[in-house]
Amino acid sequence: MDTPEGPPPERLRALPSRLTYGAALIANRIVDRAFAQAGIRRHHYSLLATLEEYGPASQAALGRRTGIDRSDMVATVNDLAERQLLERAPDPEDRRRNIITITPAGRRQLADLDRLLAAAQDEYLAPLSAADRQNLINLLTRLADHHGDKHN
Amino acid sequence: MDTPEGPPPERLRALPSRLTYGAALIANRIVDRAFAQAGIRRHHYSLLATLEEYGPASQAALGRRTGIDRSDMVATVNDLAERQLLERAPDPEDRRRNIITITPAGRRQLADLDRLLAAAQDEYLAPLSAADRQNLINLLTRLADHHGDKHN
DNA sequence: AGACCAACGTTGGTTTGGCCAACATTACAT
DNA sequence: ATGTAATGTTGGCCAAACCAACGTTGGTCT
Repeated sequence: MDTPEGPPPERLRALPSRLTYGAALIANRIVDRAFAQAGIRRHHYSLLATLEEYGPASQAALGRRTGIDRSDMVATVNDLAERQLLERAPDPEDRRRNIITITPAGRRQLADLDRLLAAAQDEYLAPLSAADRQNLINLLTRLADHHGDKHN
Repeated sequence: MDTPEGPPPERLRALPSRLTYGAALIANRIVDRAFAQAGIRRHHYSLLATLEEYGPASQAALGRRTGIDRSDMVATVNDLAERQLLERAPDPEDRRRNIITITPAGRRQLADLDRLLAAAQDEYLAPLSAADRQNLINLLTRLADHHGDKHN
């Protein structure tokens, strides 16, 4: 009976920050696994979704809306441009900018990703009722709003 | 009026996995900032807290309880041993093991950290009532339990 | 006894994501 | 015109979660 493999310490178990992070790890693992089927990572999806929802935009603007850093955005756009899921074209009206536009193939891919993602959310939230899920969303949204959420 | 800086896309805003991760980023940022005052990172705290709560144990056992990987545990123990917050001694009964014991200085440090951490939790949860906080804890705990929580 | 296999600490490495700093180019305001 | 700001890009940092391998040691099994 040496070190009988106890559960994690009480001090840690009820810690909101830790619980949140733990849940985030679980959620991200599930989502990543789902996206991996399509050879895609979270950034890619965020970008495609934003493009479809807001239409073409510059990399900087897209970065602001998705929470992806300018520098990381470069690589993300590169990836998706290579696969022809979006197009990068210089803005004639402002030659500093690239205008990023989603392609038809991108939209098709996005539809697939949406399905995968929905399934992932469902797996993540499996133990919660619909009411619980809404409740969780509300609580987290309030936290994000209050803290000005750099992430988004 | 070009790209009037809209908010993040609807598709992403209500996504539970993303909300959770966003909240985790916020929480971790706050906690890290608090711990940084003491020159400490989250792993260090987890280890000290576990030691005080469960008493001396081997690195592997501690890793299992805190969710810290064996290899990362080495560095964590190194750090804290250097600062004399814990002691690493070979186990006479099993020479594969190191027995890690918290020192009095470690306990003192831990008390400080607990205060810092409590303040950090409060900052994180600021917009939520006591009932809301408990609610959030319950929901996240259910998620962790259901998914067998590698993190702990 | 010997032969296996499992656990331990350790080293070293990969990957991902969130960052920050700097730079040349271009736009804009004064 | 002169300075300030935004853009895309490169290159880098760091924490954290992992994984693979190794030599050492323990325990098991026959």
